[in-house]
Formats: sequence, structure tokens, C-alpha cells
Amino acid sequence: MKVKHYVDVPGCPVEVTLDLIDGRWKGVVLFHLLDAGCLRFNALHRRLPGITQRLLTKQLRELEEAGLVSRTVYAEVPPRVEYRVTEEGESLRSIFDALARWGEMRLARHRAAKPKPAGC
Amino acid sequence: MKVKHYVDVPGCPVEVTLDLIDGRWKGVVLFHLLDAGCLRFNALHRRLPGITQRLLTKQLRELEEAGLVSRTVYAEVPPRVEYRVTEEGESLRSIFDALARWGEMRLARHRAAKPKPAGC
DNA sequence: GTATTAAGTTCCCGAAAGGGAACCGTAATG
DNA sequence: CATTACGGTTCCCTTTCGGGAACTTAATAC
Repeated sequence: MKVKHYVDVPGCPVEVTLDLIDGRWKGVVLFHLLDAGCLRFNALHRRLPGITQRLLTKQLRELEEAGLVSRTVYAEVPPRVEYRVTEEGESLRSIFDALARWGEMRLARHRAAKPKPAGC
Repeated sequence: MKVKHYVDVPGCPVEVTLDLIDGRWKGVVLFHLLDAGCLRFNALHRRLPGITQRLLTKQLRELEEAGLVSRTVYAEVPPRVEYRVTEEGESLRSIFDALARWGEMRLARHRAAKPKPAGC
């Protein structure tokens, strides 16, 4: 989600899709939301070892802006914010399944001099 | 293809796959190689308006290192170098098809205040 | 002897992404 | 009064990505 420099090079449909899930984290965030259905900020954070709050916020905002994730704030204290995939985000599920299957095959294929494939 | 910082966070299979095709160009390069079967450097270059030689070289080397693309050099002058997808790269075809289909659906859905979806 | 060609490489730069650490506001809890 | 909890924000820094332009190499054609 960037529309970066290619304002004049709108790009093929493949680019359109990849743009939405590229970067270090967006794919994984979506994967977890698809998996869990609905997650609060810290619950998601716990599933993503290594990401900082700053980045997680950023990714979620971008996914929200792209229309793939919805953000619901409950006026409580302490705050409660729930994230879930939108209908359009849900439509990515089969793609993520395909990506995951392919990744598993690749890990299996290259199971030599590779670290262990830890949980997601 | 980076193995970046996550030497100790091997990542889920989704990450494995996305890592191989992320960035501004890798996806498109693979797309064209899958489309054409075999392309010489400059032929590929012509299909990618905007990329510089430097970057195209870089992307191809990374794809080659990842085992998705093969590079055949013919000892001629002027040089001839042919790129084609490997068997493993070929196995990504269905994923690219899925990405393209989803991207088209998205473009169709968001056909408002959007530039025209030009050819890839 | 000059130009051309294919497939790069080198250098150098600016922009963007990624990341660490501290800080914030409110309410309940001890 | 201090602490905890949640969901962030701010500041600042480093790394990576993307890109422009010039240079290279060796054979062949003019």
C-alpha cells in the first residue's frame, strides 16, 4: 500500500496484490488475523516476537487504510481495541494458504543447512 | 531472499515465500519469466519500463541465489545470457496466477478515483 | 581506427523502511 | 501515593532499497 513512484506505471495486478502484503510484517500480521479471527493489540503483539509497538501500529494502520483490516475501539479504560480482517481481507485467505503451503514445501525441499522451521 | 535479521526467528512458511518475491521488482521479473519461458537480459529489460540495469542485475542474482531462476551464459561476443525459471520457480506459477486474479478483482472493486490498470 | 553490441559493474546519492527506547493518559488496584 | 494495564505516540538512529550515470570487455562491422 504505497502507490509510491509508480503513479504513471500503475503496475500489473500482481504488483497490486504484492504491494498490500509486502514488507517485513504485513503478511504475518494478516496471517495471524486470518488465523484468529479477531485479536486485540497486545494479543497480536504477543504473536509477533520481534516487532516493536511502533511498527505493529504502523502495519495495522496501513492494512486498515488498504481496507483489509478493521479497527474497533471500545471506550473503556484500560483501552480495548480489536482488529479483524474485513471481507476483502478475508478474500485473501486462499492466497495465504497457498503461500504457506508453498513455503512449507520449500522448507522441506531445502532441509539442509537450514535452521529449524519454528512456529509462526 | 535475505535471511536478514531473522536468523533466530526463522519465520512462518508465509514469510518464507513472501521473502522470495518481495521488493519492488522480484515479483514482476518472475512474472515475465513465467510468461515468456526464457528471456535474455535486454529482452527482460525492455519488458520492465523503469528498472535500471543495476537493479535488474541485482534482482536476477537474488532470484538465482534463491534457486528460482537459472542463468545461462554463452561464451560469445557480444555476450548472450538467458534467464529462465527453474522447476522450483515454475512451481510458483499458480501463486502468481492467484495474485494476479486477486489484484484484478481489487482493481475492479476499487474502480473509482484510480488510474487505469495498464499492462504489466 | 572508430563505432556498436550485450550484459553487466562501479560509484555515489537520496528516500524509505526498520527498529530501540522513552513517554503518555486514564482508571482501578494495593 | 505508586503501580499496573493497554494501546498507543515521539524522537532519533541505522540499514536497506531504489535509482542515475558513467565505465568496461571483447569481437565484429564499417
